[in-house]
Order: sequence, then structure tokens, then C-alpha cells
Amino acid sequence: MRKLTVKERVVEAALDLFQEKGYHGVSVEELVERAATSKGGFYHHFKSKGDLLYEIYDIFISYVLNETKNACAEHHSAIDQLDTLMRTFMNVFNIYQRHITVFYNESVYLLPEHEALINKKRTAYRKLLEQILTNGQQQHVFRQELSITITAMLIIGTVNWTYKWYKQHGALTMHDITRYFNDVILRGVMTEEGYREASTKQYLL
Amino acid sequence: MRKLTVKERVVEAALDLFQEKGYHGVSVEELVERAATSKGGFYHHFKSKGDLLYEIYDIFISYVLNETKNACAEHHSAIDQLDTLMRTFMNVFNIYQRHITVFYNESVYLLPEHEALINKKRTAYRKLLEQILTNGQQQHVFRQELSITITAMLIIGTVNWTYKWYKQHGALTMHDITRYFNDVILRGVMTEEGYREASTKQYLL
DNA sequence: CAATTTAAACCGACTAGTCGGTCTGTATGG
DNA sequence: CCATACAGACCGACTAGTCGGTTTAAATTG
Repeated sequence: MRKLTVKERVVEAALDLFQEKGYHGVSVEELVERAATSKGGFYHHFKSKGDLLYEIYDIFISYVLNETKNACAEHHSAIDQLDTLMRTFMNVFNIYQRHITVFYNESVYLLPEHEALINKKRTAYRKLLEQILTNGQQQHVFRQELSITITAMLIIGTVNWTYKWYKQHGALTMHDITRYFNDVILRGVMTEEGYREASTKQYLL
Repeated sequence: MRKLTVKERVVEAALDLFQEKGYHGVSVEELVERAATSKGGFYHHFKSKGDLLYEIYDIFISYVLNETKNACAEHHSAIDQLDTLMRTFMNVFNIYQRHITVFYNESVYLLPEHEALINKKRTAYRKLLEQILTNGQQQHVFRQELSITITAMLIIGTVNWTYKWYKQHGALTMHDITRYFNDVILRGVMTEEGYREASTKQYLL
């Protein structure tokens, strides 16, 4: 295993400590001690403590957005796309759960200039999901009477909330959880025609 | 309108300011200024800043728990109970959205003794929901193959996440949102028999 | 290859300011 | 006269960020 750089060690330390005590519960002093570096080292790599917070956000949100874009582009069926979006996001938990926790708990403390950058990517992600739902309506596999906005928020709420309770080494694997989520949500949004399509694939329990 | 007491003014100020800037973004100094009182006044009513945070939590979680308990006790059908639980929680947003926002954003900063108290009530609420799902399975209106735990988290995630995007005076009313959520979730979890029951009532779109 | 230069990486004592909390004093109503 | 409700000056602890200096390592030169 390659030796970690100072910057990487700081991010690692921040993820652990911020999760445990929150952004404001951890001083730069404590942070650099855990990362086995110094104040000077820290401020050599980061403009400010807030800069570090932004960096943590960006690593995770950029990853999700790119992965999801690429994955969805490989499918035409909205059912496949929705499955892929959910699966992609849920998989991210196994890599980035700490990032996500910090992301959602501490977002008010982002500096305004950072907030704007992050919001752009968040919106892009939401639009992606809404487009999938619209595709599904046009393909007659998702019900016409659904509100795109509300349904999108239901899905985002369901998957995002997982960060609050999912334990990496708990009894429930991310794979199981995703199967159950997919099952309930697909049944909730699909038409009869959609049902027939989904039944030929492996999405329902 | 009755004149507010100092304590009430402090809580009001805290809700507005904590939402905007986060718990750590607001000093006691700023808080008492907004509440038109003083440090002395504040510490006469609260043991500490953390005590205020706890008070905000408790107002909201106690309310939800009691309302939900009472409301669910009035029904036998699990479908009615689930509808009532969702409706009750969603209604709370119109009164307590600020409490909820602070609740979820700042929970890491709760003092350990307060955290334990809050967690008890959170768990009680989750058990209530899980019991409803179990009832539904026994009444053969919810599908047997559902995981109680995962389904409960899907529902809690969906309703809780609403605090992130719901705007009191936006285009979507809480009533509409609840109807859509109920529709998708019920269709997701019900059996054929459940469908027949729900169709005779007003739950589906 | 060794000597020299240069720039980036890193250190930690220090500062200026902030924050939660205390304490003493005052006012008011019963 | 006394308890409760408040006011605001004050304190000690702590924090983000700075700055002058040192180490490290790579590039350049003779």
C-alpha cells in the first residue's frame, strides 16, 4: 500500500473526526494531530478549514454525478435507467458513506462561493432523475398521473436517508437494501405495461 | 396576540438563526440580541446553549410521537394506520419545519445526556411504524416478502427528507405531497387484497 | 558524480479575536 | 423584604489563521 500524502491523511482524519464530532466539534489543531502533520502543513494544502469541507463535498458529488451520467447513458428503457441510478447511488455508500454524512450534516457551514458550486451539481443530479421519470412516462411504463417533482423527491429521500442508518458491516448488505427499495419504488410508479417489462427482468422480488 | 415571554422569544430567534447559519454559526450574543434580551436573561432560562438545542428537539419529537400514537390507536386497518402516520408526520411540517431542520442538521452537537433521551423517542417512533407494517402483513394487506426494517426506513426517509426541499409557501401544498407519497408507497407495499381495500377508500390517486 | 541552487513541503510558536458561561448588580411585583 | 427576572461587564479557554524559519528533494551546473 502506497504511503498516503499529507493531504490525503488530512482528508481521512477529517472524515473520521467530522463524522464523530461534527465540523465545529473538531479544531484544526486536533485535525493535524490525527493526520500526523502540523498547522503549517495544513494551511499549505488548504486555504481554510472551510476549503477542506468543500473538498470533501466535491470528491463525493462529482463522483456520483459522473458515474450516474455514464451509467444511465447506457440504457434506453426508463426502468433500466431508474434501476441503474438507484444502484449506482447506493453503491457509492460503500465507498463514500463518511463523505455523505459530512455532506448532509454540515452543509450550512459551506462558504457561499463553495455552496454555489455544489448546488449546481446537486441540481444537475436532480434533473437527471427527473428526466428518467419523464422518459418513463413517454415510454408508458411509468404512470402518467405521477408528479415528476414529488416522485423524484421521494426517491432521493429514500436513497439519501440511508446514510443515517446504514452500517457498512451490519446484517443488511447494500445489495439487499437496493433490491427492496427498487422493488417497492418500481411497483409504486409503474403502469401495467411497465410491470410486464419489469417482470421479464430481475428487478422485482 | 399575546406578548411572548423571554423564553419563547429565545426559542423563536434560535429557530430562525440556527436554520440560517447553523448552531455553531450563531453565538449566544447574537441570539439574545435577536430575542431582545441579554446573556443574563438567557442563562436564567437555559442551563447552557446545548440545553436550548435539546429543548427545540424535544418540543418537536414529543409532539410527533404523541400525535402519531393517538392517531394510530383510532384505526384497526394497517392501511388506515399507515395513511394516518404519514399524514400526521407530514402535517407537522407546517408547524415545526424549523425544528425539524435544526433537529437533523445539528444532532451531532447534542450533549450525550440529551442524546440518550432523544434517541429513546426516535426508537419509539420507529417501532410504531414497524408495528403497523407487521399488522399489515398479518392482515394480508401488505406483502409478506417485504423486509419490515428496510420498508420502514424507506418510508421514514421519504417523509423526513421533505424538510430539505419543502417550502411552506411554495407551489406544492403539504396535502398534495402527502397524497402522492401515500399513493406511491401504498402501491409499493400492498397485496392484491390490500389494493381492493384501498380502492374503496380515498388513498390512491 | 558532487556541489550548488531553487522551490515546494512542512513546522510550531504566536496572535488577535471569539465564544460560552459567570457574576454582581438592579428592578419589580407580591 | 425577599424571590424571581433580567441586565451587561467581565473572564478564561479556545480557535482559525499567520509567519518566519527549516527540511527535503529535485533540478542544474561544473
